[in-house]
Amino acid sequence: MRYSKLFGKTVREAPSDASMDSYKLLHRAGYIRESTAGRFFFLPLGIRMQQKIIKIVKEEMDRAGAQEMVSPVLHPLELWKETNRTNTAGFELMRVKDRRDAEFALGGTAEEMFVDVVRKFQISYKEMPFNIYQFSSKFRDELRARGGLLRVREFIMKDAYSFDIDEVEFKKEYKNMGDTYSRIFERLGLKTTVVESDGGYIGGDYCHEFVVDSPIGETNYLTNDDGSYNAHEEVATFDREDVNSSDEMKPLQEVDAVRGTTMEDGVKLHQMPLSHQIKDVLFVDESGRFILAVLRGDFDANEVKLKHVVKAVTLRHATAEEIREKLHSEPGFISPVKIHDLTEKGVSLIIVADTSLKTVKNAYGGANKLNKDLLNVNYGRDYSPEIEADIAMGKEGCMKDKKKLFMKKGIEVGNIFQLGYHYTKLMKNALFTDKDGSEKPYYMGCYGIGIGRTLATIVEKYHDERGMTLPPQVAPYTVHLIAIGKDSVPFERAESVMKTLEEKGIDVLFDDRTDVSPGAKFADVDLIGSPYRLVISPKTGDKIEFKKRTEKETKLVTEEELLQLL
RNA sequence: CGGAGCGUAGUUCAGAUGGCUAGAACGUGCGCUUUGGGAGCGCAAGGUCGCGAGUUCAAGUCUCGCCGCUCCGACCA
Repeated sequence: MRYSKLFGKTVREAPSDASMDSYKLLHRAGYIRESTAGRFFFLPLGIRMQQKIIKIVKEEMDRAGAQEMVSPVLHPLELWKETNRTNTAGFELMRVKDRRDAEFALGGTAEEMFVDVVRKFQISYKEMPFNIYQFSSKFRDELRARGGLLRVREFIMKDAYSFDIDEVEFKKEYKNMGDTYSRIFERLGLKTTVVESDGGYIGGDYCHEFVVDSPIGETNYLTNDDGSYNAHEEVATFDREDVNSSDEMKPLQEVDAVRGTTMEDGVKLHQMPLSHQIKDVLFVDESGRFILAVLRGDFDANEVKLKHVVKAVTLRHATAEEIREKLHSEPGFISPVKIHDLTEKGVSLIIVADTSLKTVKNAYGGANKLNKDLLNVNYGRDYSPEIEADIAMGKEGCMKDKKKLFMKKGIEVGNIFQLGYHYTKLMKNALFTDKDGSEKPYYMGCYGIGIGRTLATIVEKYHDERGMTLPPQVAPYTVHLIAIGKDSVPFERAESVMKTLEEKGIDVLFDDRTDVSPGAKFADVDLIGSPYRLVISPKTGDKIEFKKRTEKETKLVTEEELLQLL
């Protein structure tokens, strides 16, 4: 490829609002351009890199026994209604109508579509298991796109769906996919950690994320020194170390407490540690039910765990008006003690207590009245929750199995989900015929990789101050060749070297511009980030200068030596 | 959806208190010069100042509405 003909030029300046290195470099090097927020053009360099990533993903998926196909991007809305995901999908479904008023969802994920295509066939246990996948555009109406390609509203995803006869068989495939993912990311040059996580609106009981450690990532997970435990902060479990559970219970006491409404205000006023305070967070679910989450003061409520415990689809914080009018309590002074007696008749309220409360005696906290607090509050004696469960958010420094947990940040580049019978029981006729002639639902899993996000993550990991430093397997062009000189001789030689390399199947980007200074060409090589740089100039004589992007040294080689090196 | 801010040339930006015939740099085109780390000189093209109302003798500048975008949060993989 001649640079002079390449669509998409390098530019000096990044968009003023770009903050992430990957976005700045991909823009400057002419890989991508933003259309509207969160929607991108992939220019020739960008699409070549994307295709190289796709090729590796495809090779490994095929090797793992999965089969590529493709589904329509417009999903009949009927299907989403069948699984009730028109209501429960965590992202706002983008909908379109055709001229006959038929309704469609723009696919954000495709479980229903794949179940639908499978049930068009009469499948016997003999044909199972199978795993089908696609590369296709996904649409998510993100409230806030950010970080260039890291969080977008439209992107290419590889999504795979496995169909097994039962859980035992499924677990083999789940492991197969996990291993496949590890191999894919390794081939792409990314070091991933497999992190336990929550499936959210996908459904199912368990899932894992593949996370690349990065300070700009949005995934927070807890890990320990030896890496034997890795879990998203939302699902991480951990010990509640004892505070003073062997202390004698003292009598409950109500005191004046003129203070602000924060936890800190309580600590200051009573001169007692946060761990002795009771934290009360009031939520409302989709049916209008109130849920009072109660925790030891030094823990935060974990909405994901809480949702599972109370089987709620969505949770929101209660408003100050609701706290006063429905519960007859006071924001900042809520207490589980006797709150049921105060609550307005007909209002449904359940108390969920975190297990940490059992570790503390004689705690303090609000009294459901403005500027009044209770001292010596004791779990079991002064209040009893409807549910006792783990509803706390993991945090840096807590312990699990005698090992300290640390918080790490990373970018989620892929995930694997157990779906079980979630979809095949909600959708009619998603059945195969088993050995004994009976019809049974499929046991499913699904597996996703965000291609654009993976691309951006590779750039985050492989760059220096001058530009990208891409590994050969993903670089748009393996070799970046430049010719320097007044006359046409170096250009003609470079032309012939390019042809030779291309005949050997090596991608070459040849900077054939005659009206640009050498400095500008060198700067572009570094920016575009091809792994190998070749220079032909009057100084190189009948040889070719060879340099790796990541190294300083150059050497002069013959054409034959060059082919050896590549 | 809550809070803050921005929208002027392809890009990055300047245009304080209304006086604009709207500028600079980079980039682009042409000419000369130059060829090992983003060279120099000259000329030129390029703008409905996001859109729409309003105030005013006069609006890029002030007011209102809308649209778009960014950041923080909420939400989300």
